[in-house]
Amino acid sequence: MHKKIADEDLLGEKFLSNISVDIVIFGFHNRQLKILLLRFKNTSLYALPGGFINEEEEDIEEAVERVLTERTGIKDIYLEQFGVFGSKKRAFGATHKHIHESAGKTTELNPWITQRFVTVGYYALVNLKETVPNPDDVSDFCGWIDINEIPTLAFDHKSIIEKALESLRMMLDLKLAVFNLMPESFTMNDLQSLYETILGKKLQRTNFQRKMLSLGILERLDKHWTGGAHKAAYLYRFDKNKYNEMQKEEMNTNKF
Amino acid sequence: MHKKIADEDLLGEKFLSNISVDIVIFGFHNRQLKILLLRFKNTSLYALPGGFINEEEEDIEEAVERVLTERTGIKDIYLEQFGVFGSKKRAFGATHKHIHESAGKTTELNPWITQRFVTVGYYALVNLKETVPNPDDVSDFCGWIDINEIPTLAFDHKSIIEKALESLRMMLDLKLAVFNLMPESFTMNDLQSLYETILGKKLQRTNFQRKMLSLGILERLDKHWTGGAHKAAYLYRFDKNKYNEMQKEEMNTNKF
DNA sequence: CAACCATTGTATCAAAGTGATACAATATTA
DNA sequence: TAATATTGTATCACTTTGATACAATGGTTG
Repeated sequence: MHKKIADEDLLGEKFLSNISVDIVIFGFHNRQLKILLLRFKNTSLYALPGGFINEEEEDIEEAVERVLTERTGIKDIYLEQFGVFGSKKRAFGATHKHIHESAGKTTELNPWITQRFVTVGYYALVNLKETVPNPDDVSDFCGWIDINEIPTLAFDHKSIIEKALESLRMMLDLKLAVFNLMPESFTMNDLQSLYETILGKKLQRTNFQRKMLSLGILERLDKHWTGGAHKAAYLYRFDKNKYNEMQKEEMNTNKF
Repeated sequence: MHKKIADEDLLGEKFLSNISVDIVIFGFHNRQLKILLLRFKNTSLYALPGGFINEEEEDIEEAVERVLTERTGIKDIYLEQFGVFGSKKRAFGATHKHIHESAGKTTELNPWITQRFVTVGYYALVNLKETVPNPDDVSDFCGWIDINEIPTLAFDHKSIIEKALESLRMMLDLKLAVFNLMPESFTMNDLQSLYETILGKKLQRTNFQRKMLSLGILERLDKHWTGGAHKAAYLYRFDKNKYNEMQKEEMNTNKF
């Protein structure tokens, strides 16, 4: 909804009209599920990273990948399209004017931005530690915010985030995408706390462990010193090779 | 992608640019899963019902509902948004020109239609018997076609249908939307054949019956004369009241 | 350094769910 | 009236899931 544009006057010519993309970038750190948010300059108004689609050169997903790289510095990210938001009320001229002025811009606001936009929502699952958040030219902050401490958001981004979370929850047991959020190695407890925040409920420790191990995609590494006064937990690694083998077998068995 | 337009010259002014909707309308009859297709005048080219979004007056879903009613005559239909198709190749000027000319139009093709479109895919589940298919002004046929006998399709509608089917398959056990496809009363065997065509595989009769009955949302009616030389099957009705009660209970139990 | 403590890894039991098979009931046909 | 095809239900083995028990262990504390 606000990308770095070399020449603002080109807006209307370069990009598809009436269409934007917004990305809910999920990360996980300190047993907290977080998303990447921007804050508009000199305001307390936050928003999702987003942008527009180059009319000549970009598939939607390519535009999303571009925005992702611009905001986080990383590439090859797990992406999922989760919905389109197309209310007739999605024209935010007044808000854009406010953002434009707060950013101290002296040029006139390009009227192209005030039209009605249908936005395509994607969520991304990234290893938070590998990212270097980078604000755009109308924001003075770009960083990770706990999913339970989301501040006031511009536009309808609050409901977009809710839909993304719901979608992530649905996919949790269908795909194993969640491992994209984990660091290289982690304990069962780390993984369980991720599941718990996504699902919004507590899980039984022993049964969770049994289930994860039975997936057959975790490689057990060394023990891990927690520093706590108790037995040390094993570290695990997501084994992509085993996962790929499993996928192949599934393909074979599912045919009739 | 081709709706009845009072004045074609208004195209660019009335509707959102670069955005269309396409609808995969599913119906079930004679133990066959079917979708509603249009055929362009004087061609053997078929396409999904679709249209554009009125810039001032319509949410996306409202546009979809309008198109649905225009093509089938019915309202209050089960709808699900299943994806957005935004390849940079989605500009179909040549095809539209061909369609326009084949339809015998004397006016110039409105250049608005030749731009790149991002299309939002919805599927609808309808009781086929209640519909009255109705072609638009560039098509000479609008009717139900077996999912296994899909003819050559215009644009990228083939892959849109595939994605819709896949999405329907995924939702099958999560929601009970499938009953929107059934007539008022049906036998277990009818229902099973619907599940089988959607899933693309045979199911065990006895276990399917057990599972469906255990859902607690089927009301058993009278016996049914099949005309066959065997025991008559019961007729069942989808009991919307029981279903709603179940949903309510689920809401209560799911809270923490 | 030994008793203690909190957490981890694993085993086990009961309940629920699922796949496969058996069999009685019955509407029509021959 | 017997034969036949299909339907409705029961049952058994097997798997999955929820809940509980318990031994192992790394660090803490007296």
